[in-house]
Amino acid sequence: MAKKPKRPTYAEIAKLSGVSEATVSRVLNGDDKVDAERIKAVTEAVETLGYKKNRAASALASGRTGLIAVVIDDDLSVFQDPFWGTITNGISRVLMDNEMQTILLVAPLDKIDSPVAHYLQRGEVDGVIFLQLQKDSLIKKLAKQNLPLVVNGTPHSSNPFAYVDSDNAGGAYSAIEHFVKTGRKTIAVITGDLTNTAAEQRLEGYLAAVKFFGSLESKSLIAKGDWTRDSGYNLANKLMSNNPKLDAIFCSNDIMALGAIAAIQDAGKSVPGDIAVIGFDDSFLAQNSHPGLTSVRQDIVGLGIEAAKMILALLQGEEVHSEILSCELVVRDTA
Amino acid sequence: MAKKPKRPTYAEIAKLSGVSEATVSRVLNGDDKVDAERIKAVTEAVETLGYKKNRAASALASGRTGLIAVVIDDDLSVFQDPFWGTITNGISRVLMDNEMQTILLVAPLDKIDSPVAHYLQRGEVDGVIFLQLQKDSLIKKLAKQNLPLVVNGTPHSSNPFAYVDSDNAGGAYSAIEHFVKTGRKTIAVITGDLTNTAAEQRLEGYLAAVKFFGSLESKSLIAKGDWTRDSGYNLANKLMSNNPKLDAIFCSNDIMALGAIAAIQDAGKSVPGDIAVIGFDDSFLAQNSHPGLTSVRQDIVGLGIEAAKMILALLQGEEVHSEILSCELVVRDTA
DNA sequence: CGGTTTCGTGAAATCGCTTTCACGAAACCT
DNA sequence: AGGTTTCGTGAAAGCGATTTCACGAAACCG
Repeated sequence: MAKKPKRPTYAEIAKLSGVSEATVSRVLNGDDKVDAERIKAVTEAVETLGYKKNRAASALASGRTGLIAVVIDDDLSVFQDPFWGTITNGISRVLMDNEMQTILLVAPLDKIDSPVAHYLQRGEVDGVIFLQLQKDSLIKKLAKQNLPLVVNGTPHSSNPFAYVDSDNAGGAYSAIEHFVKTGRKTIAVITGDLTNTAAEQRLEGYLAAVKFFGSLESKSLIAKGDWTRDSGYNLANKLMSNNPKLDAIFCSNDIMALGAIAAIQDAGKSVPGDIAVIGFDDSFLAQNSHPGLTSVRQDIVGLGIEAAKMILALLQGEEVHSEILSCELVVRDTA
Repeated sequence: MAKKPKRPTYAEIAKLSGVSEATVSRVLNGDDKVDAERIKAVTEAVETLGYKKNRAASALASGRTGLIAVVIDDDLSVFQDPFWGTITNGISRVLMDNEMQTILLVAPLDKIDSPVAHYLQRGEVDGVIFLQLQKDSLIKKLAKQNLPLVVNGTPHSSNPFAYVDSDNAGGAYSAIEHFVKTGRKTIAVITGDLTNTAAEQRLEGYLAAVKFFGSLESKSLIAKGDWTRDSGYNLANKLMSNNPKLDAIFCSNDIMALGAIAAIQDAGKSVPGDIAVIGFDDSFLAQNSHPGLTSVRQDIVGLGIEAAKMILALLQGEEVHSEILSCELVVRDTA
């Protein structure tokens, strides 16, 4: 079951390079100031022996495991959402480049003392990246224990921890701007679930743009959806009947946009002829829909990369500040 | 940076339960036959102290890390494919229930001595699950080193390692069966990239069903696609022009099915009125398309669960046999 | 019933790396 | 120049489990 080939250890390196194991350790951890010659000797020995540190031994002695947990709350049926796979991918790469590994934790995190919560507090990982905002309680508790952590998505309240997020407001803004520049006058929005900060921010971006460009502002142009296709379909119908002149709908995600398009077509109107539609996420759905859905793209891998960099910085004891990544409008057929 | 609260160790348990550390270890690993009373004493002590094993120490001493690597070949732009996220989810749960953790490795695996390849051979993980069939060379090498490994997807050749897969042929068969039972006579297939065993098997299922049900068999009803929407679109057009009586198309994935539907509609025909369409995967795409795409669903989480169970069995030194999970036809609007 | 096996158990060595500690040499004072 | 600091270094003590080994007791043998 186990691997036979015995790997070299500090002992060999020390012997080969003529220094003590302590010095080997110093060199390999870039710690203290060691004599240049010895550094060279050790480095060469490491090279010729093809030495790689034994993680377990290192972890035991130092208390640093070289592992970062990526936590996904299973409650939200993230199952089929490619988002988390993509962001995890970004995280994993950065960590791997830094000789650290990504541990995946998929589990409901509602209770503050779930197995996962304990696991995280037990020091089995050096840091945590939450892919969704959890019950603040758990995160705060972990933060209090000085466990480096980064959250994906903007927290509701001002919190002591760093986060990464897309510029949701900016993305929404650019969608509206596109509508305006292509001559649309009556622009509606279908929001996501507004208890979610991303949904909130996308709505804010819409509002800001509508105000800035002097488009029609009206309560009847704001429909509160819940991310689902059905809500997109139903609300689009409602928007159309309440606003005869409606000629554009910004949807807070792609699925609702597809629902809206279906509603528009079912109502005998054309997209984008009569009503233009823009979604958000530039998901697989958008890329493979017919007609091609114009959508606001987030740099999801980028989010992962930034989150990982932040964790690494935290591990170095550096100060980190939250990152907001800009979005980009991908124009296809529907607007 | 590190965690202050000192965790209990064997020393405390030993003291509290009045046995030696060696015995504590035996109890905790369920190894030898230990006196019942002592087992009880140790168990209680563990309970009252809230003891959890220190992974690093355990790993160092035993050589078992408690980690299973899930390897995803980055080459195939798996990025946006929710499949791997879903299957990983299944894996992660089972492992977590068994006190093991999932390490995620996303990287190109073409070269046999990539960093990842070395990592795997270095004994930092107890086993590996490959989510795609890799260059056999690497896998074979690992298998030769007695590294427990499981592969997702049927290997091309007879190989010494176990795998999990969906019953692709069976799924395809049931799609054709549905066509036949709903009165379709001229049933075509658009295959995936046939260098892929899944694509191959789906085609086999089609062929078997067509033969069994006595449907029209013809070379002109078999179109070789490559999984992409465009190939679905183009090949559907070709199929229609070559087969005037065409009334059903089975597509080897959902994306091609959507392409095919678009082609059919663009040709002025209706789905499923004139031509019925069935896809494969029951992806997000199928669930949110309009009209709803009838599709063959794979139990992806189930694949992950089985893969994880197999790895655990291998770790126990048990013999394992490959698993084929059945598929289920999800009937929506297009057939 | 003496002698050999088995069995459960604890002492102690071990896994490979990190880190404290102390020491001599070099550098820095006044 | 004598005395105090700083510095780089190696010896050695952990880190917290696992595992080998040996030993006394119990079980088995003829």
